[in-house]
Amino acid sequence: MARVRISDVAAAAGVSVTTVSLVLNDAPSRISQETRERVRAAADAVGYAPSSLARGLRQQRTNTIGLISDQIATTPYAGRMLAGAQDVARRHGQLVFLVDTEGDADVERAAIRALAAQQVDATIYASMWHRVVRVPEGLPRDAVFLDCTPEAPGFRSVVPDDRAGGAAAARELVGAGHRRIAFVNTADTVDRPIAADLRFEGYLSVLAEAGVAADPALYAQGEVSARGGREAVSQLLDLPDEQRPTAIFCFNDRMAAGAYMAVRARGLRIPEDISIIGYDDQQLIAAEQDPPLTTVALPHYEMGRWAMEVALGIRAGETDATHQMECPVIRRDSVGPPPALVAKPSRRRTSHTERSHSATPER
Amino acid sequence: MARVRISDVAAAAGVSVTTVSLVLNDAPSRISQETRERVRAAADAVGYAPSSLARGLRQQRTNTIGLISDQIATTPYAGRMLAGAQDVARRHGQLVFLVDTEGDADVERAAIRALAAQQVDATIYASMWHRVVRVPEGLPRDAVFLDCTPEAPGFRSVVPDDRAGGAAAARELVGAGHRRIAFVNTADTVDRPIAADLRFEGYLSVLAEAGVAADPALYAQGEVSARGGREAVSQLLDLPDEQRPTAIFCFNDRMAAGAYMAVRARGLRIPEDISIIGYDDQQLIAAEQDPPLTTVALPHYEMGRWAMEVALGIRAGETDATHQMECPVIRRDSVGPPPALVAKPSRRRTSHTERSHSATPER
DNA sequence: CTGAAAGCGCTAACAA
DNA sequence: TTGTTAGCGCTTTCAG
Repeated sequence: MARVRISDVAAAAGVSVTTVSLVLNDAPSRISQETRERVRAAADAVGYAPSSLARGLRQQRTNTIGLISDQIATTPYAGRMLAGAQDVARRHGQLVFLVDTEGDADVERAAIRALAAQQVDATIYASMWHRVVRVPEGLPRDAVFLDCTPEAPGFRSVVPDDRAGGAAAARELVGAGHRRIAFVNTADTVDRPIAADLRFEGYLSVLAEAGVAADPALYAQGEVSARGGREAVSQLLDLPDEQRPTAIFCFNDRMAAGAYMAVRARGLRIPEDISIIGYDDQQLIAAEQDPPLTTVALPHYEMGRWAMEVALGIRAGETDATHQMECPVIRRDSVGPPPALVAKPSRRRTSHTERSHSATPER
Repeated sequence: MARVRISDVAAAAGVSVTTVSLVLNDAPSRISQETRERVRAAADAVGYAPSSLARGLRQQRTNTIGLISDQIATTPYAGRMLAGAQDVARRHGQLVFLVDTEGDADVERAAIRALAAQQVDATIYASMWHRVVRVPEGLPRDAVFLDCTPEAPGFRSVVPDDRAGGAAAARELVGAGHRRIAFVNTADTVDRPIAADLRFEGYLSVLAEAGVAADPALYAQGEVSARGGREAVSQLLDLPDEQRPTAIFCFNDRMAAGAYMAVRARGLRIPEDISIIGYDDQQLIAAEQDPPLTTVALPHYEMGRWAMEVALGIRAGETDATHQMECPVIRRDSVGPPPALVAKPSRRRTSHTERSHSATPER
């Protein structure tokens, strides 16, 4: 069966198409109440659904947003960004085109062209982790960058405030009384997450604030994984007692999970013997550790919302070029006061080699 | 500046719009090579980009697919489904509208209407976990269900073959020599994942095949989380030695992570003392356990691909109503042969209450 | 208070 | 081998 058009409604209601259009769009006009009702009834009766295509063509406005992302949900929590963006789009009657480029420049170019061809009203360019991105050629000037900062100036963007987040994490530890606070960073050098340096800076600033000198021995690096975290923390725990950290700030939750392993392998307890704080608040990791991991949350949902809101022209005022979003500390059970200095339990092993199943009691 | 239209190209090239259309669409026609080149050059010169809107309106075909999902990336790995779908769409020049309904029926209705108004060429209805869904009113008859089975018949759908997956997991354990194999299931009753029963059935069938009687004492339940898994497994480990399982099949990786905790708390080793197998292959959990968890993968990416392929009319032949997709076993290091029956190390505690920091050696 | 008609940008039938 | 023209379904001036 053929599509039912506005003219069918008009015929059914015994009016012109103009009238139907006016009525159904609630356009300001002097159409009688009686006619309005007749039109609406007719529309219902024939099952009329206006064509967005025709309307878009006519109005040159499609109520459609393009969202280009480099990697969809490679990082699991990043789906929250989509959800945030999706959410406000929906509430404003917008539909979103999602294009995943897999980081391929050709695909990206094609995507930009395709979205332009669709005459999307706005474009969002999202990265699945906070970094600096090259501005793809052809991207509309009013595109909004989500979870990344464009190399070129003049674009609007929203990113997590990783510096403040790093500071908040460190403050959490300092506030609990710690002085020997280690920082376990990612060792990534290529395509390095700028979050790495920002979080470290935040950490340093808080140490300075608190008047504690940063001890280079308390800085370790590893690959971003539980293994990497375990190895890095293991080294830290090899330090002589008086230098050993009483708290460790890990670049992210995956590394923190590795920290747990290393700590457990020594027979130390969290947080009694050592406090751990992570970053990212990955539900599947942080909340499920034993004890649950205190960490800093990345405001993915909120960033997604923000990006869509500026893309849609809500939030017109506060359009500073780049918006930093707060990363709140999520308090769980892995941070406590440092062990009393008097009792120096030296339960830890001296061996450098960890066995995998080291939870097994020593004998 | 106004949009450049096909007529602009025609004027620039000194030909008619028909010619331009024919050339740029590579339509079979007898246009001279010379003209073709002139047209293409002109198109480039004026920076022409055809309007998908106008074309869609004219052809009644939009090259656009609607993808409705209940919860976007609440379950992290589910993003892989989107990636799969996205991927084949892109390769076929299709753009996808993603709408997330958050499980709200009103939103769903609105989404269906909006997609119809956009005249999408096909619709995919995705659930973020395998279950039976009510068919939303107004959904096109040719919609494809992704990771869910519609209540009503007559629709095409793709789901993981959880029964075979459960069997594969059990077979992995039986093959390693185990006979006392526990099954730790989800205790969910509302909106119960049908995977729960299917995996259990697969497990039972393999036990039967192998001639081992299913021991009701080796069935445990818990909430789907590390905690739930830990509690359930903890009970299992309380069984008398001769009844205690030598291997445990957990409903999913999260529960398996809990199993690790419970096992460690007893001072037992994986896989030397007890083998564990999970389900889902959640990277952040399975691959990062110590030792890495052997598990069964959910073929999310492949299901996404499949759904999009049937939606696009590729795979016309094999359109059985519901397609089951294989769940392959991912071998890592948590499965080994059962401990030799002669040496019965009874290291485990007898207390029922586990302390959180039980990795600490007993003293 | 309501209707006629132009036109958004394109494709496809038909003409030349 | 190429051009003319109708029309996809809608909104929106402009007339009545």
